[in-house]
Amino acid sequence: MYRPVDAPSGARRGRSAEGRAEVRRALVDAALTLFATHGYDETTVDDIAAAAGVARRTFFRYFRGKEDAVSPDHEACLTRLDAVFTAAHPGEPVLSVVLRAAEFVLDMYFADADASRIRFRLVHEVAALRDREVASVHPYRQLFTRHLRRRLVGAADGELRAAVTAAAVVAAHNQALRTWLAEGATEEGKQPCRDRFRRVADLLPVEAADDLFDVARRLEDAVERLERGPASGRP
Amino acid sequence: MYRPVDAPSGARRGRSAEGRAEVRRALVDAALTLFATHGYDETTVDDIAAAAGVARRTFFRYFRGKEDAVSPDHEACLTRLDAVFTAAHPGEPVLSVVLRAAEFVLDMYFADADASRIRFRLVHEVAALRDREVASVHPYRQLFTRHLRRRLVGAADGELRAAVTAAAVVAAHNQALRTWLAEGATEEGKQPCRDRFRRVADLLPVEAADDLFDVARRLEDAVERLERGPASGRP
DNA sequence: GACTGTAACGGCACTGCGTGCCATTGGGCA
DNA sequence: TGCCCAATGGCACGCAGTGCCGTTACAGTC
Repeated sequence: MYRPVDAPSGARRGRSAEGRAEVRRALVDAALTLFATHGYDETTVDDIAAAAGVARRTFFRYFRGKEDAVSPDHEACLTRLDAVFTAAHPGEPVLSVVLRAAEFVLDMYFADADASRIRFRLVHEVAALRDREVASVHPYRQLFTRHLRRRLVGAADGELRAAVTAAAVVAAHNQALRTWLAEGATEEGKQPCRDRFRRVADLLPVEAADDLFDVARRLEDAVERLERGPASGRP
Repeated sequence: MYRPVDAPSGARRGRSAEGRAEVRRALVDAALTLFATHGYDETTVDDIAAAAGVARRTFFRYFRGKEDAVSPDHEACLTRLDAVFTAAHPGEPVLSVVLRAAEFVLDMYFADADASRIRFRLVHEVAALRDREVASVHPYRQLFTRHLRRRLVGAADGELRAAVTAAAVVAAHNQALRTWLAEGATEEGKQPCRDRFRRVADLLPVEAADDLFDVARRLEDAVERLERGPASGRP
């Protein structure tokens, strides 16, 4: 149930890559339209495929199932999110990386607000999609946990701290995002949403305090150097 | 997909309540046995029903679906958990209630360690059950969030704090539980598991906020020193 | 003790999801 | 031109889940 289904298939023979992307888009469009107009349970895969102009069998070559056509970009999103973590400078405080990563995901939802709003309505009306949505958050939480754990090896209760911090950040992200969506997913609402999310830093466990203590210490040092005059050998 | 399916049906005519409970147990036993021996995907509902000595149609009168036969007690567990919250003295600190509630759930897993271990293996081997498990955690998190929100009305960022705290507690619970299960779900492991979970209190927002205030104070002091100090130019 | 209402069961039939298999098509590439 | 291979279409199959209806068995009533 977790294979990619649609691996880019290396060498690009046969129908062009643009063709595949086009079919995919047609299927997603058809699915969202039909779900919105006739309801999710009332729409069959046959309907979606027919509306997109392909065979039923082809639908299952693009999506693992009917539910996947609603939010088909989790795979790609997770990949990009992972890149954010791995590209982060090792010296950057954990908290900073984690918050930046979460805001990166936030921005991906912001990117096409219309689609986000449509999916939000759909997901909150259909029980099966709600379950799916909840389950689809897990890989994100796992990704956060994994990278946090990597930074906390050896620390006291590192595993626990990683799990708790990841859960907290993801929860804050979702809370902020849901509020934004519920309020209409407007352009003006984006910044308040970001701010609301960022306030999770005030609630974050010891990691936050540790990092900030570290920052404070470095600032104090800097101030001290400053107070002692320009004697220190800083270029 | 979310109706109870098995409402106690008020007046108890026809087959006795004991009869129903017995059939239910037989179905769960048959399901777990078959899943363990022949694999989850390879076991059909027909197989389970036949092994339990009832018709296929009857299975669906006890469970919403094949997946529900693995962990059929979530409904009851949620009810009991809700009772813990509502029975709590209004004067008891939020943190105390929340930790007690989570430990209550922990104790329910401890109650029959054998079944917990079997289900743990099963859930972590079958993808469909993993998804189900992840989704089934959501109602618990929601319950924690709801009761926390009730205690935090009016507080600054009450919604956010409720969501984050609930997520943190649930994550800590699951982390401790998973570790216990992975280590064999032994009797001796129970207390360490409880202790491990309780350490989440050290990571919870309230303390962190205090720390942050401290950090802010030190920063303010530093800035003040800087402002008062000799306005030496850039080093 | 026969009668009746009702809860639980059994057995069908049906829809629809997801998959395996194979033939067909059509665009690169030698 | 002919081969290769990716993508598709179409068919059939197994199985999950649901609706419907007849049957069974128990409980209370007369």
